[in-house]
Parts: sequence; structure tokens; C-alpha cells
Amino acid sequence: MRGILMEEARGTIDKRDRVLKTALRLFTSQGFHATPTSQIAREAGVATGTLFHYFKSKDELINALYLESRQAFVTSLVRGIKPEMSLKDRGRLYFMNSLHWGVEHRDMFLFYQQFANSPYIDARTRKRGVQEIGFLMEYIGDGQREGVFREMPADMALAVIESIKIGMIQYFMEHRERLNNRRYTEAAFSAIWNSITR
Amino acid sequence: MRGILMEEARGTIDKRDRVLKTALRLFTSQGFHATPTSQIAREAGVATGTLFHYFKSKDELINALYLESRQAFVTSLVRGIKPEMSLKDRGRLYFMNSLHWGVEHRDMFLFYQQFANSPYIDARTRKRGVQEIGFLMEYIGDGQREGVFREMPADMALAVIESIKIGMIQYFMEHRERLNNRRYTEAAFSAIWNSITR
DNA sequence: AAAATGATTGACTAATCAGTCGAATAAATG
DNA sequence: CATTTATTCGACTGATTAGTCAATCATTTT
Repeated sequence: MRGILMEEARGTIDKRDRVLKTALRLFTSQGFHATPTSQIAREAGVATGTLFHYFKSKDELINALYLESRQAFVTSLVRGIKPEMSLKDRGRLYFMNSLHWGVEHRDMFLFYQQFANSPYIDARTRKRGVQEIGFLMEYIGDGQREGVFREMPADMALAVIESIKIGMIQYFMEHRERLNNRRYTEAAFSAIWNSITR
Repeated sequence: MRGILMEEARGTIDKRDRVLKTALRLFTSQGFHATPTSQIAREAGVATGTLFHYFKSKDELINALYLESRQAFVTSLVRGIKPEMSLKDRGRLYFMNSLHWGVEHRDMFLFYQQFANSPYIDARTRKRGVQEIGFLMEYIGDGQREGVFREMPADMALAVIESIKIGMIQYFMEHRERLNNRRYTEAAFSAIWNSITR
């Protein structure tokens, strides 16, 4: 049975966690099929048997990573959002939250990018993963009702916003020093804002 | 020796070409490592030995695909571009060329997206693949000199343009019927244009 | 039509893969 | 302290992989 005392529990959780972290890093840098379970186990410092003790299969491992990454991302997305904020301020905060999270959780972000729509993630697991889209669809609906956004199908506006957001996360990953300079992050937000507003 | 008469030559070129086309389709839908050479050969209707007769290794095959896809894309990109065109007209045409090519050459586009920056493409092959960036960098330089573009680092502007372009190609792939409706394609171009202009 | 050359084949191999299993150890429980 | 239960190990297995090779077939040249 899983230990209750801190010291005892840590050893156990530690190994499961080290497997997850190592797999995340290797999957994003090498791809799923190019990463053997033997390498994950070796670099995590556990035996292959231990890996399969915590995850019944390699697929279960990647699905666990997907759930963990999505949870972490969606939680960070809504941080500080208040209903009384203006449309523009809400949009800016969504963007800044995504931007900082993406850059600071590089592996998780890249994993999400690469694998969220991959066949390795089973349909049932993915189905519950549209929370983020839900937030943003509502946001776009608000903007259209207020007449602030240009005429454009809502799903096209969503595609525009999301693609710039992803592009900017990748951009700031390669220019981390600019992430704490308002001139650059605000320029990036302006690109999004102007792309869909009148 | 490779035949000179049409009928004889066709048989030969046919098999090499069928291997390439089949590999392109399977790599984009299943991924590189998830696609065994045996499956490529089987679905192309050739023996595994034939595949390795034309491509020394699986890596050489993916690199050949990369070169072919890039060549096809860059060629289509500049179609109809004239130096005397206005900045906006040139931008629109670059976009429309990319959009139509991407949607109509789905496999090549997806391949380019998935594999252009993957470790399977060797450095030497990739190095000669910055032609497209060259065009667009010049374009952005022109826009900044004319004072049409908002203040923003050139590489950030490039990242914005490229990411929206990719997003829109994916969008129109799922809405092919809208590709021949100016209202939609022009709305997509406006998103790009407004994202970087004053 | 004989010789030479390249195209094509598929059985085969060595290496590697995901996943198993029985033994050993550590922790929790009565 | 004795017993049960959870954790960890790594050698092992059957399946699958990229790539080989000796043989055959088709075409061109002499």
C-alpha cells in the first residue's frame, strides 16, 4: 500500500514522477515511436519493470502525460481573469497567461502541440479536452456581440488567434529575454488584437 | 541502364514515384517511425528490395521527400509576383499562392509542417531550405522601409505572418468549399495584413 | 542471338521493440 | 515478530524492424 508518511511516500511517487518527466522530455525531442521504453526507464533511473508497474502500457503513459499537461495549461490560462474586465483586457490576460506558461513549461507545451491531435491519445481521453476551446469560443462570441471584432466566421477567428498564439510562444522561446519586456509582449498581443478587430 | 523509350522508362520511374507518393501519405498520417518500410513497399506495390534499390536508407527516402516538397512549394509561392505590384497586392498573392498550394497538396503541406524541423531531415539538406524565408524577409524589409508595418522586430513579424498562414491553410483544408469564395479568403488575408500594418 | 546491364523480387538476418515474470526487497499491518 | 502487501528489479520472450543478398527477369547493346 502506498505510504502515508512523507519519507516513505516520496520514494514511490518520485519514481512514477521521474518516469513521467523523462518521458515528456524524450517524447517531445525524439517523438513517441522513436523513444523506447528502455530509454525512458534508463534515463529516469528505474528498471523497465517499474515503468510498467506504474503504467500498464506505453500508450497509458502518453495518455497520462496528456491529461497532466492539459490540466496544467487550462489552470494557468484563467489565472486572474475577472468577469468585469474589458474585452481587450481579458484577451490580453489570456494571451499573457498562455505565453508565459508555454515558454516556462517548454516540454509540456511542445508535447501538447505535437501530441494533442495525434492518434496515440485515445478518443475518450481527448474528448474531455476541449475546455480551452470553450473559453475562447465564449470570448469570441462576446466580441462579436459587442461589435468589436471584424466580420469573420467565429471558427476562423479562433483559428487566427490560436495560430498567432502558438507562433508567439515559439518566438519567445527563442527570445526568452524579451519575455519580460512589455514592448515586445505588447507588440505580440497587438498582432492578435488587430488581426480580428475592426 | 535506364530505358530511353517512353514505355520502358515509365515502368522504372513509376515504381520510384509510387514509393515516394506512398511514403508521403503514410508518413503524414502515421508518422515516420510508425511507418515500416515493409508497409510502404506493400502499399506501393513493390518489393522491399525495390524500395532500397532507389533509396539507400529510410532516411534518404524522407530527405528526398523533403527536397521534393520544398521545391514544389517555393515554385508555387512566387507564381504571378511582379516587382511593380503594390506591397499589399504582393502580400495578398503570396498568401493566396500558399493557401491554394497548401490545401491542394495536403500531403506535401502536412509533411512540410511535420518534418521540416524534425531530426530526420539532415542538416545539409535543410540548410538549403531557407529560400522561402529569404523572399519573406525581403518583403518585410520593404514594408518597414515604406513605413506601412507597425513597429515590431522583423523576425517577430515573420513569425506572425507564417503562423497565421499555417493556421489558415489548416482552416481551409477543413472548409474547402470556402476556398473559392472571396469573402472568406479575403477575410483571412485581412487578418494577416492587419496583424502587422499600422 | 549472345552477352551485358540494370530492375525486381522476397526470404532472410541481426538488432531492437513493448511487455512479462518470478524473485528479491521494503513497508505496512495484526 | 510474523505475515501480508506493495515496490523494484532485470533477464527474458515473441513480435517487428531496417536493411541484405543471391537469384531471376527485362531491356539494350554488340
